Formats: sequence, C-alpha cells, structure tokens
Amino acid sequence: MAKQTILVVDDEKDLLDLIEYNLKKEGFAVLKAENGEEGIKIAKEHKPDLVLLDIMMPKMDGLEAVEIMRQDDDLRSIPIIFLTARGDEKTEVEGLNKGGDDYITKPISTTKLISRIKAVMRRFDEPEDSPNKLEVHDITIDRDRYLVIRGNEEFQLPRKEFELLFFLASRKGKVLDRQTLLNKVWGDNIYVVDRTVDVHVRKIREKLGDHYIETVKGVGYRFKE
Amino acid sequence: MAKQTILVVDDEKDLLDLIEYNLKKEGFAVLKAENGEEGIKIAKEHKPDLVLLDIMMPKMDGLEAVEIMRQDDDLRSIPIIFLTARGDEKTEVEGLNKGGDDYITKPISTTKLISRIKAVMRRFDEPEDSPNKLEVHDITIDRDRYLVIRGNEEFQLPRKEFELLFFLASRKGKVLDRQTLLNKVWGDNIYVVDRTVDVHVRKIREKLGDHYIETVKGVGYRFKE
DNA sequence: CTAACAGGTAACAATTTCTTAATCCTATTC
DNA sequence: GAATAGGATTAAGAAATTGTTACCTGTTAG
Repeated sequence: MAKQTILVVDDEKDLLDLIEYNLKKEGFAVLKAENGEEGIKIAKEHKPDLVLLDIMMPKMDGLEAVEIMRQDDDLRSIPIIFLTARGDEKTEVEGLNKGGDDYITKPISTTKLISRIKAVMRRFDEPEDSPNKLEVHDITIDRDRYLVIRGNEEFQLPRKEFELLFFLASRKGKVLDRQTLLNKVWGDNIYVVDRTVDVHVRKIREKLGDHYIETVKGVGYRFKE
Repeated sequence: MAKQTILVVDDEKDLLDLIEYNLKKEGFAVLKAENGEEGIKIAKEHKPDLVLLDIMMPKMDGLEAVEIMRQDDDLRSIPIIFLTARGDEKTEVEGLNKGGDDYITKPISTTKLISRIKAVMRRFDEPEDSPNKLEVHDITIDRDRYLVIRGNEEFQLPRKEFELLFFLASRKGKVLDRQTLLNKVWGDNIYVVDRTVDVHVRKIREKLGDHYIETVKGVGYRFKE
C-alpha cells in the first residue's frame, strides 16, 4: 500500500521534530507546519491522509483551522486528531463539535500516538468492498484466506506475491507494465527497482506453474485469458 | 428486526434524559437505571441489546457492575460501552481490562454516541445467533464456561486469550489482521499495541499446542481449517 | 502479606520475505 | 552468427515480521 502522509501542526518545534521522527520510523511520510494558517496551506497542497493538530497555536489556532478545513471540499474528508494539553475541558468540547475525529492529550507516549493514528486511519479506510475471491482458469484466489486453491491443493504465497497475483488476475487479459504493478501493488511513492516485479513473477510461476502469467516483451505482464 | 433495546445507567438524571431522548429519536427502545445495582436488576429482567454504563456512580459503580455482568451467563454477552469523564487515566485502564467493548468520554456529541452504539452493535451482530459453543477440529470452545475441551482435558483460558481464540475460531479459515482482532476482541477505540495480539496468540499456543492458529506473515492470523 | 495470575509493553532473537545485482538465456536484428 | 535487448534465474544481504522472554502493573486468592 502507498505510504500514508501525515501533516503535523504544532507551534512547539521540538515536539514537531519528535513526532516527525517517530512517525517516520513507523513508515509514514510527514509534513510539518507551525500554525493553523501554514497547516491549511500545506494541507491544500499535499492532501495528507491525516492531520495531527495542536489546538493552541499563534496566528490561527487549531479550532479555526478545523473550521476552515471542514468547509473545504478537498479537505473535508481528511481525518483530524487533536493534540491538546491535558485538562482543558472546554476546549475539548468545542473540538469535538467542530469535527475532530479523536483527541490526544499531551504529553502522550509515542506508542499510543501511533496506535491512535492507525485506529483513526483504519476507521476512515473501511469502505472497501472489492470482491475478495477470484476464480480464474482452474484456480481460486481467496483473499480472505490468503490462499490460492487448485483442485485440492492449497498454495500459501507470501504477501507480495499474493497481492501481485491477485492484482494481475483481477485484470485478466490486460497487459500491465512494471511501473503500474509497482504503483498498485507496492504503493505509490515507494522506491523499488522495477525488475523486482520479475522476481516475484518468477516465484509465482515457480509455485503455480507458468500457465497463468504471460510475459509481453517490452511491455509487461498479463494474466492469461 | 425487532426494536433494539439499550439500557442506560448513569446517576445524572439530566444526562439520562438527554440520552434517552436521542436514542428514542433513533428508533431504539430505552431503559434507564441510576446506579449499578439497579442497572443489573433491569438488565437481568429485560436483556437489553446493549448497555451504556457510567463508571462513576453511587451504590455500585460501573466497574463493579461489569464484573458482575461478565460473570452472569445471561448477561455476559451483552456489549457494554463505558461512559466516563475525560482524563481519569486510572479508571480508563481499569475499565478496559474489565471487559468493556467501547469507551466514550463525556461530554460527547449525540452523533458520535449514536455512531459508536451502532458500531458496537454491528460488531456483535455478525456471528448470527452467536452460538456460544464451537466445535472445531478436536476441541470444543465453550463460551458459557470459558472453557476449551479436548478429549477429557479441560483448559481454562483467561478472558482475553479465550475471546481471541473464540473469535478466530468463529471465523475459521479467514485471515484476520491484528487491528481487526484488537477492534473485535479488545474493543473499538481501545488503544493497545498491536503486538499484544502476538503475545496472546503465543499463550494460547502454549496451552493448546500450535496446531490451531496459523500465522500468515505480513497479514495476520488464521484459525486452521 | 505474599504469591500467583492477567494483561500489556518492550527488547531482542529467529525467521521469512523482499530487493538488488550479477549472470544466464533466448529471441531478434543486422 | 555475433551483437543486442529484454527477460529469467539465482544467490546473498537487507528489511520486515513474528516468536519468545522478561518485566511491570494491578488484581485476586490464600
């Protein structure tokens, strides 16, 4: 999956850096802003997947910022987690009503921060109802079980191989170039040499035989029709 | 579908009325109680579909109430959402460990309250008729007694381990990722490091052997078919 | 009061998977 | 029939993921 981008808006530079460090370690891309105004500008430019927003800031505070974001068609749907000093009850209520999606009181442990971010992201990801089971040729690719079944044989492929096969099979007949495969299976803005696809294709063939994935020289691969 | 009944237990009468008003508007039937003791009595009589439970109350507080409910065969499976004033960290931790299914800090917007209620209900609806006894492979998982039986051996698993096993087994074959397991077994909006699942899996394997739960690297766990 | 248990976190070991890069093949072209 | 181009194959190191153990906190049973 593509790397998720998080925008952190806080006027305390140290905290900003600390959070950045930890989020990056978790594999998120991080954008930073030091006040609401800047935050909104960056949000508009980069459309982050989530915003961590301090409430008390100079120039434009977090609540104003949310207000603006919720009125902007492009930003409306981005989940927001508030950062706030502990015990400021009144602010909290306002925040909730203005449309934040979660609250975190500072200081908070990194672990908790990460897990709440993931939880919120997950909540927003949910509407995902692509079919989870494909039947092509003589095999069934079952995403729920993460298994490929042929007759009474079961093949358990590693994640990348499975996802690659699933993607190819779900577009049966269509030739997909390596870059497309990388983007869809590995994720956008992820840097991996495109030949990596070859290796995975080979491993799939090794396990299932080579009658499913065809090579189209000079272009890419295709799941046979 | 029959109208869903929600029992609200809180000592603040005003809040009770407010919640009642809003829930009724949403089409729920509402029962009210002003302390834990009364709450349990009413729960026993009416078997509500969900309980909204304040933690701080006179006579018998929410935590005691949960404890009792979780030991009662008839009430054990009723989902509980805690209500609590924000910032009481200690209580929070206790609450989560005692087996609530979600956790809401007051004050909260009506919209959020409703959506959480629906989320929890959806979660508990899934396993139709939620059988309380599963027989898979050579074991019987008895939810009424929190017991796993194999041949003439009986294994008494701690609550979390049991619930985890039960959940996995009730979705035999399906790969479940850690976050899903946390949400379903620990509860939504409960923030626990996802590796906690690993440790519990290990403990289950330690007791029952490792021929039941399979690891699917990069994805999650699956109960073997 | 102490010991044992439950649940959660953290650290590091063990393992698997992924990626790269080098080399081998094979068709095609000139 | 070499040269070339693009893919296949392989092996090795890196990276990611899980297993395992230890430890901490709070609770429960004697």
